Amino acid sequence: MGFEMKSSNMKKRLLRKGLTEFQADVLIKVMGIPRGETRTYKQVAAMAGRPHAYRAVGTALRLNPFAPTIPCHRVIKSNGDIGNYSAPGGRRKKIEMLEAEKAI
DNA sequence: CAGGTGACATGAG
DNA sequence: ACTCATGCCACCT
Repeated sequence: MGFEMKSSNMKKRLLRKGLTEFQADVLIKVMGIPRGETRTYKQVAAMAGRPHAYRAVGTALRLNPFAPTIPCHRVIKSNGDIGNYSAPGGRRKKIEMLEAEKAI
């Protein structure tokens, strides 16, 4: 609840950046993934209220203007693979951060 | 409105 | 365990 107000502001910032409602919602949900934990693209889709839009979640994360502050690196594939990462450093950096957080 | 794209999921072989 | 094809969804052109 402490970050309810924060995420509300963040959503506005994201919308101002030109993201759609869906894309902003996805990133807001991702903000709530604790350090040391991961979620799958599918789980994030469900959290955003679109259980079947897991593919579009990847498209949304790709637009994350605040990586790694919004920890999109904590979103991985359902089969355990790391998945991709478009922020600077690429997939390699994603793996490093997850290991540093002991999420893997 | 049609066609294309992508940080996915899942089943078949 | 691995590759390939197909399905799916939001978005863009």
